[in-house]
Amino acid sequence: MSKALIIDDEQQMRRLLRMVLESRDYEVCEAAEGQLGLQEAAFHRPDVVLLDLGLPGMSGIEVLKRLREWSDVPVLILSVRDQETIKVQALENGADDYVTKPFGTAELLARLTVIQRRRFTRQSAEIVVGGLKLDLLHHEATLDDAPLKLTPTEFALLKVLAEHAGRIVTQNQIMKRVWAGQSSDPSEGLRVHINHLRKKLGETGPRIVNEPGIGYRLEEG
Amino acid sequence: MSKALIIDDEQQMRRLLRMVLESRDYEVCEAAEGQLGLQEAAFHRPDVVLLDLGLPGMSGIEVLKRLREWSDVPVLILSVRDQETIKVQALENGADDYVTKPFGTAELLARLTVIQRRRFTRQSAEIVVGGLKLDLLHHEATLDDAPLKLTPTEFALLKVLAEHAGRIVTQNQIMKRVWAGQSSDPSEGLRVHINHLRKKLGETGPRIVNEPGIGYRLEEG
DNA sequence: AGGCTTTTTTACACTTTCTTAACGCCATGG
DNA sequence: CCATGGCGTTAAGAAAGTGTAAAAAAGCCT
Repeated sequence: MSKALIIDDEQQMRRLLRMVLESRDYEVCEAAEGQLGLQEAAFHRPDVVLLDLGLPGMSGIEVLKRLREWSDVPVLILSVRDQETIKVQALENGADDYVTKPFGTAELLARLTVIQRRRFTRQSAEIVVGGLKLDLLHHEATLDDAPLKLTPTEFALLKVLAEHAGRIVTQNQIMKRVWAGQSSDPSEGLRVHINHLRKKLGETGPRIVNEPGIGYRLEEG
Repeated sequence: MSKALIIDDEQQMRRLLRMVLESRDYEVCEAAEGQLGLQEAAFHRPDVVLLDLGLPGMSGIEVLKRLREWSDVPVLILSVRDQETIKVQALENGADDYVTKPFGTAELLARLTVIQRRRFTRQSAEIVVGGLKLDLLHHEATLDDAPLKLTPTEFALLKVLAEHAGRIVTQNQIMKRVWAGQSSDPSEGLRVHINHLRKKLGETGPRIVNEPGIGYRLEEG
């Protein structure tokens, strides 16, 4: 049974989350404040953390940073709308994804599933997302077992997205991984390559979804 | 009787591997650390090496590189999941295959059998791609049963391509295999030799196809 | 050393890929 | 309603990578 830790100051929100999680057989523990949340995390070793960004006292970002100093537990951010800057900060500090309040339980559970899923890659060094396969060793890509011709940049870009399949990747993270070293404008050429990739992936395969102001997400077709 | 060398820091894992291997009549020796592993390899001359990538001290990759400087012994990598980048490094540096921990004994034995057989056939037999035959033992090549005169570098280059016929071989992989050791420009002279090979292969035989920015692929004519 | 083969270097035309810039779209907010 | 910001799309020039030939350098043999 998986354990979940909720860090949120609103009691109502905690109750709602607890209900949803317990209906999925999570073992739930709670904390109403950041410092307590860290202690709970250290003590209970949860399999997933739901972290509210709008905490009193220690900020949510701060909690996340401290947590990341010693733990790799998946963290799902709970944030209100119109906090793009903070959301991006959270994602770049190691958060795995976020949901915007108010959210549907279906969406919440879907995100939980994604960030907790770890991939079994047995055969060769490859990343699989739906019908898409990326063979890292040979730099080859196939879509439904049909070869997919990608340029070096396109391959690198799709690799970053596929590594975090289902989760969001910020534009900064993409820039760092694909255009490492060069400090160019954080999205001028990116849009073009995203465009090329979408065309090559077609209607059938995984979709590249944009989250305005934040980044992109590769969703299994 | 075949000899196997286990290089892994976890005693539990070594014991498990030893049990599995001895049940298949392997003669087993062990090393808990990279440097020791190299010494054991030099002393016992094993027929197969099982190498853990997550070693303390000298990294598994480093062990592999050192080993490859003087030995062609088949190497099976033991790695934890979600380390695609490192796995790719290992394969590019001459590892033969890998299994992901945790693994079943059946899978392990299957892979052992495969890489042993591959190594065996590789030594005695020849590589055939369409009408092209490479006799590795005598360093002779024939195209449609007509002798094909190749210089040593051309032969080595074509061998690398033919071993992975139909798949892309990265320029880096080519440089490592053909110009091992020397860290020269990663493509200056390569293009010339590719050119020579294409001429000698003519229109009829296999084609050497370029994948811009990545490498080359030998396609059956 | 001289003549041979093999490898590397050099140069330039050519192809593919990347970047840049411009423009249109759509949502949001005054 | 128009202004704004972020995104999608397209086209063209810039940059990087490739094919080819020939000359220079490095080995290798007698």
